[in-house]
Amino acid sequence: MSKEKVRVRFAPSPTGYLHIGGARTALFNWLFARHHGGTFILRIEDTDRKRYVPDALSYLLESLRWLELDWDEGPEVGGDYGPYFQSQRLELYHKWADWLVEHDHAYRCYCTPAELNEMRAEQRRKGLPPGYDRRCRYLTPEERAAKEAEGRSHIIRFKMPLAGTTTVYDLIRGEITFENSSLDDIVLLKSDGYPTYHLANVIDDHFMEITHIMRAEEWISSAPRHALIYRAFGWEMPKIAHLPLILNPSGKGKLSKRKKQSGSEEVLVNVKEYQDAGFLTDAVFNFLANIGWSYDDSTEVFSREEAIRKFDIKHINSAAAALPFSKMDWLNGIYIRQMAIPELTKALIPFLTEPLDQSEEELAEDDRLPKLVALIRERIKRLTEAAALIRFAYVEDVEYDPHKLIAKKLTAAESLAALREAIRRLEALPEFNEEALEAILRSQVAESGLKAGQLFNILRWAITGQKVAPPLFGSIAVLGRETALRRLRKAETLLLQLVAET
RNA sequence: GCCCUCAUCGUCUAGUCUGGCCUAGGACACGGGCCUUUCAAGCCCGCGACAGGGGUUCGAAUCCCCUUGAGGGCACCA
Repeated sequence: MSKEKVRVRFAPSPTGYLHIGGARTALFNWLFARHHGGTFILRIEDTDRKRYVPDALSYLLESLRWLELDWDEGPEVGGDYGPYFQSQRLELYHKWADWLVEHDHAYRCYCTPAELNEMRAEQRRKGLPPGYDRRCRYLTPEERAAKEAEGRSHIIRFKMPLAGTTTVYDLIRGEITFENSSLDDIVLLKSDGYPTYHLANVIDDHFMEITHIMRAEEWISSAPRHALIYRAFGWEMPKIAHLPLILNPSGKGKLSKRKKQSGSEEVLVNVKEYQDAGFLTDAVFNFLANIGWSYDDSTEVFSREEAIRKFDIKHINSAAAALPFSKMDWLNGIYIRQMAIPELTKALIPFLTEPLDQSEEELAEDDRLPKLVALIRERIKRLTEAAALIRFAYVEDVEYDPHKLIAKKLTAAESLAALREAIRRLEALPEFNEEALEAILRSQVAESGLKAGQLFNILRWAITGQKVAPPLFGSIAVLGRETALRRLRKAETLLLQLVAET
């Protein structure tokens, strides 16, 4: 890269939650800035008053912070190139829109939305390509004066060159050439006084001294229009790269905001949904960094520092991609297993309060919780999966089908005998901890001629009431002698009834 | 309809720019096995792709052309 200081921006529109595709765009820009020791700018493109959602900004900032994509300039942090909200930069846009009109690069258009709709309807009827027919571009001074006299409001449109071609150099796709005749006179300034994206992004990128634009592929068609606006201003256009789109899981269509559009498969579209689904920040970061970019030919798991060091636009893939959700689960499991117990415990608490009916305080103070977390750490892929596994420790009693207490290839009576022997041993056990429990129960297996699985499955049902549970000895130890024995004795009663019935 | 982009295992990808090291590598998922108190984790094995057709070349996943397929755009939205 050149010696100039890199300045990139992520410029979302505050219309809702942060979309995962937007997050990936932000992530690439952030990686690029950090790699080059440059500046990552957050700019809010709030020029569409119709789609404006009041809470969207806070959702946006929250999700970016959750992903730990810190911005050097922008909302709440300021900077020397502000304001960073386009709605606060209207004077600038007006000034330069007027400049374009004065220099014959733009013109006032008096067409009403109704007239434009009619025009489009007719184009469709005649099978013509849709697009503004430039009727106001050729207004005579008299006609213009007449429109003004009517008191009609106007917008400002750009005068596209009518002939020739415009070539844009895309950092990941190379040259892309367009016929200027296929470009229509786009709107720069709307009748409500707000600029369109086309005008605002050019002016802001210029005055914010943006050096590289990385935005989604859907903007390719706009690139020549933007290039032409830069040219009209006589400004140098930043280098530009269009990132591959993120597709629906089916691989058809860009990932939309509508959910569960692909059968039964789970489709997470907003960053918030990933957070709520129990994914970790670093795992989502790692996951997104691998969509459209890759660390090397064999490394799947890497830290953000490693990604920063390695990131290079040259290695961005140009093809659109569907999100590999199953890989997200696998990756998250890896990150979970890498966490220290206290850290994991803390991360888990918000996901446990509701299902376990405990307050955050109760859980934070419960010294059994870290022990349980240690037992399940390598068994969960999402934070949301923990509750079901450790629920047995947070209920007064466990419920299950008594027939489950009959071990494979044993009769009810034989199972009962095994259970009674285990109870006898546990009652006599001086140290009620995992190691001692394992030793005493394994010796029972050895002495009784039972299979380990036969005895342990009986105990697992009695202790946890679950077919799938954390490791048995640890589970018994966490419950403590009193509770564990109470559950075993209840199982004894249940088995006794089964024996009596047969 | 017009313009533009893209095209390697089911999916994410490496390789493509700078042809030969590619009988195409890795990962997830899937199938099988080992380990094992359930479930996981871990380890081993397997399945599985250069969209098709023409060129260029001693040699093409890689360069060129065509076809096909997929996607994006064509708003007083971004």
